[in-house]
Amino acid sequence: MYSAAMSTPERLISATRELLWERGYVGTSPRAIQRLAGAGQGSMYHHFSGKPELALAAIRSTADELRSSAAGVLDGPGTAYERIAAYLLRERDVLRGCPVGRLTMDPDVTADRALRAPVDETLDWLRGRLAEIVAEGTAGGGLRPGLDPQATAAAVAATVQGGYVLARASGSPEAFDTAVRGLLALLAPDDEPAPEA
Amino acid sequence: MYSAAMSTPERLISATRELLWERGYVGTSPRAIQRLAGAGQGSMYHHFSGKPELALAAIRSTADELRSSAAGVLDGPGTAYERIAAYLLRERDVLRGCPVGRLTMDPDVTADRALRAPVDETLDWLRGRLAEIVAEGTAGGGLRPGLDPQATAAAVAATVQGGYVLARASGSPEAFDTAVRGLLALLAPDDEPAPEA
DNA sequence: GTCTATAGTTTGATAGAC
DNA sequence: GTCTATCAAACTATAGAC
Repeated sequence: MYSAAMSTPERLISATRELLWERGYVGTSPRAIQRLAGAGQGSMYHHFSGKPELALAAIRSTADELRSSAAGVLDGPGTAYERIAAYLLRERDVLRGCPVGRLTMDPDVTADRALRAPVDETLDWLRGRLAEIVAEGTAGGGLRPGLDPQATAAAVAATVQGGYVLARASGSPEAFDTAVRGLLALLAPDDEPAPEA
Repeated sequence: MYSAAMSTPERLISATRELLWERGYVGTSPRAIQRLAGAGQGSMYHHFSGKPELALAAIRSTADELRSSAAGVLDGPGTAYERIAAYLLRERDVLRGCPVGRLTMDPDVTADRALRAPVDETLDWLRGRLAEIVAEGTAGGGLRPGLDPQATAAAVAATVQGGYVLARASGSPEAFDTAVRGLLALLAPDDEPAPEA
């Protein structure tokens, strides 16, 4: 249950975000949202037309936050390699998975253009931003030369998303870390060992 | 609805496999299973104690099949690079995602040791098998020298699982293919361009 | 082995009082 | 704006006839 400092709509959105992350769209019931938000049924249906509208607000909110957070790391200081490494190695709640990527497994989300849009846009933005950095890095930024920016960026984003899958399967974050380590080694040029990161 | 050539338990398991793949554990109801299998309620509960037991049988069946299928490619002819490429590039129904990896997003699956075990074992086997091939390949198998087998294998498996996520987000298989292309370029040695695959 | 009947719960939503 | 009452449908399962 959330702090009384938040407005009821805010609490409903936060609760929905949590539940969508953990249980997905199908697994998230209005009842559970109301319970977690500390709001009554009438209250929920007063502020939102129903589950889809509430889910849309929650997904947008989660997507915006993820994007800001990733941008913070990717826009930071350092060489291209260092910024990609910082992104790959940043603190994550690995076993919870990606709150945005997770939604792609939900048929009710992918089937609904409006619900899928924030998910698509976020991952698309991430790939684009990574591609820019790879493009910078192939000109002396600590990355292996000759890499295709788009393809390399997709591999980076995929490794993160897939790392979550491997980690959740085994019940341990280790597989995620191992995959990231493998990718970082592949990204570094031959002549120099992958920098400590 | 499945062919009458299959026994009722077989039809129930096939139907459950389909639905688990598409909708996950939470999104799969006994009712839907019965409908797809062309079996009555009494029939389902005669052969299986309930949804968990049926799901377990379905997950085991899917996991076994995936493992056999992957083994067929990974045990095939060719250099280490070629076999990994064959695995990454084999025909996939990309937008449907991985029927095993998908289950890791289901809290009811990860919370249940028995249900998670086949998922864990399958992805663990895959990583182990890929690591063996990487280990072979670093000794002249067309792979970039000096790679850590475990870490590289995890990156390969993660790229596939994450590629599904990217593809499903965008509604197109393209992102999967792009990520695979990026990874293959990273796996090849510097001096030779990635072989046509 | 398969069927229908039944049951208790939850889901997602609406109605109307306050 | 929030509450309680109510609803039709679906969920998961059991009982018992055939």
